[in-house]
Amino acid sequence: MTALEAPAKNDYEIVRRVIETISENWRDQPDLTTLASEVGKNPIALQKLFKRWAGLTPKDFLQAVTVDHAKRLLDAGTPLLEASLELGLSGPGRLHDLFVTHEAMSPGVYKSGGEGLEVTYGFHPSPFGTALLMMTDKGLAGLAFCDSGQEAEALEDMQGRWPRANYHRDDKQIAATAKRIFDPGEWHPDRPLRIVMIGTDFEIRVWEGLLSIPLGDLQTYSGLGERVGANAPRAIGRAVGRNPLSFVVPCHRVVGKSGALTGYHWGLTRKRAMLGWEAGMSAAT
DNA sequence: ATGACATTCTTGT
DNA sequence: ACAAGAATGTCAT
Repeated sequence: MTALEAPAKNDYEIVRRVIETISENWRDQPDLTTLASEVGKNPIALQKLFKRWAGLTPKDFLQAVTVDHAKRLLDAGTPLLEASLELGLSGPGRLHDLFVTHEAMSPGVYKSGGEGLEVTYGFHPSPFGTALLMMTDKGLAGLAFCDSGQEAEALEDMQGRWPRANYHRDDKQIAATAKRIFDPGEWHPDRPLRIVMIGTDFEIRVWEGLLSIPLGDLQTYSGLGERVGANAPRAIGRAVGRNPLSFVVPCHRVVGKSGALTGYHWGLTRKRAMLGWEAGMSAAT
């Protein structure tokens, strides 16, 4: 409850601005005092507020999104990468990732623009801004983020992916699913989240590859390419970018080979925020 | 067919 | 070290 419920609006805004500042100026490694004065708070208060939200202090957060840190993760190799998907990765002292069962929807449905698909959607607050969820009877099909006031655009963006589907809004029904996703306390191997991937064969292959990247870990575009048997980092990047299930399918865990963060459909700031948040979770063990 | 990509590897200074 | 250019696979026009 602590870190995951959307904090008071005011607080959230402050945290958001701090993260933004860190994201833009991480090369300068701004210290706590500097950050605090930018948002007009005293350093102690800011540190507490920030930690409550992100599970890390601003300084740790800064380190977590720095290229050096990313490089170290990449170099360390990732022996866990193989087993994580099928056998649940519950081990002593290990954090659970969010478990999902996925089902691929054939390119047929994709091609017809989602013809005949019934989609329930709704908005819900999340640690990364307002989340837009889209569900079908088979499971979650879409998850997007937006800042407040941008809801209409986010919705349009998502609807554009399956233009022929039928949409109707039901925030209440969405809320239950949203809570399960954003509260790690609700992540149980025996009660996985059902998701549906609607895309081309290649995209689905890539997205499945993404699912096997453990929490708190990173992968490169080329590494992901090897994993799914396509020697085309550029194509991978494209497919990753089209992932409609932000966060659940962890496209934010992919970075350039140098460790630098490259792009993100919903904004680089949000990508850093997610990585920082996850870094906080693996540190919390 | 062609061009646009959330990249990467190879060269030339 | 660093910048610029070619090389790649996939998808939409």
